Amino acid sequence: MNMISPKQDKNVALIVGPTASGKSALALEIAKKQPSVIINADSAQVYRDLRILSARPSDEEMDGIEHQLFGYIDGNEACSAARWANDAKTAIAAAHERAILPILVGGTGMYVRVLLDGIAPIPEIDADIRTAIRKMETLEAYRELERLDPLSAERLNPTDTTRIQRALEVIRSTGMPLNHWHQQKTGGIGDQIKLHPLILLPPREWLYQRCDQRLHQMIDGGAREEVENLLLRNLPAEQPVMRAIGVPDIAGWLSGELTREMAVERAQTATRQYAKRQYTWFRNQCPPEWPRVEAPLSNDLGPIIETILRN
RNA sequence: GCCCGAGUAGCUCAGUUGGUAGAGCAAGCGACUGAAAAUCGCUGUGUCGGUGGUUCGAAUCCGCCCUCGGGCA
Repeated sequence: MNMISPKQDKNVALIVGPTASGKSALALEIAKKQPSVIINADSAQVYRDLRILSARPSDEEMDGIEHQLFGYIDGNEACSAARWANDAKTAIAAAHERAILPILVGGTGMYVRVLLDGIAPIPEIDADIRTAIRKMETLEAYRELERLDPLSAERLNPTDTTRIQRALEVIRSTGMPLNHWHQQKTGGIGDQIKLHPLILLPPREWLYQRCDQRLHQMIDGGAREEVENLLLRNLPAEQPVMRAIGVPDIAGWLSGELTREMAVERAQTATRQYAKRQYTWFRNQCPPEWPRVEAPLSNDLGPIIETILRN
């Protein structure tokens, strides 16, 4: 095992892959071999309210190893790629200061991309403008976008709700079209660190089985109660925590609209569909030179850890 | 045993007066610039339950058989 020296080289380990692919276990193994901090790179695991359903490691699983950016945001807030990237940047810098290895672990491709490549420096959106736009019908918003920012309108599909709303709030709030902002990207740290990436792309069948099984474990572990508590907070339905996988389904079970079996089945399907999107992202959006592991994780993680640290 | 209904894509079902079939969901593939566990795009060959017949031509009409519902005895 070649220890890498984090301080002078600014090493950063990065493990990405679909949900339930075994990323955390791998990170823990590395952390046991050298002084490290594990940094979350998952858009749902940042929320305090979703310990079980986001599959955030428990204190016991963390096993005394330092973890950061897990469950650190309240569910009444919406995290964003830019906010996370900033927090991650700070955490990485602090780790390098202390000469320990930052290990980024997560499944949110866009977060990692923003951290490494940066993002357009778009100002905060006016809250009232945002609220008003999110109430609009998609087609209505699209018509408005065609009028205010025809370039974005042409680029987008008229049914692409999220992106239409984003483009519209940017032109309305900043007065400049998305295209203007997208011409520059700022804040990426990809060229200032020595990245040790690894993509986990295990066989589909193997992963889907783990996803299905994990959902049952979540319910046995108190997922229903977690959602019950979340609902007591009466948060707006559009908050990320409210639309996290499993939350709407278990809420339906609690209200009696769904049977337990139906809720489980729906949440399992949603998880598999999410995993599929992650496969597509990591397979095609990550640089081709990032090493990929396509076998299921075995008990002996040594060789894989070698792959990460060596390169 | 008799009567009625149903048997079409992995699932739920459309299929007009006969011209060899199409939706939703699932699945696969893809996109992705501040909600991304979000949002969106593309992809439909299936012994039309089986078999025999009518017809130039049958998922569609007729006979027989099988399976599953429901009813009557």
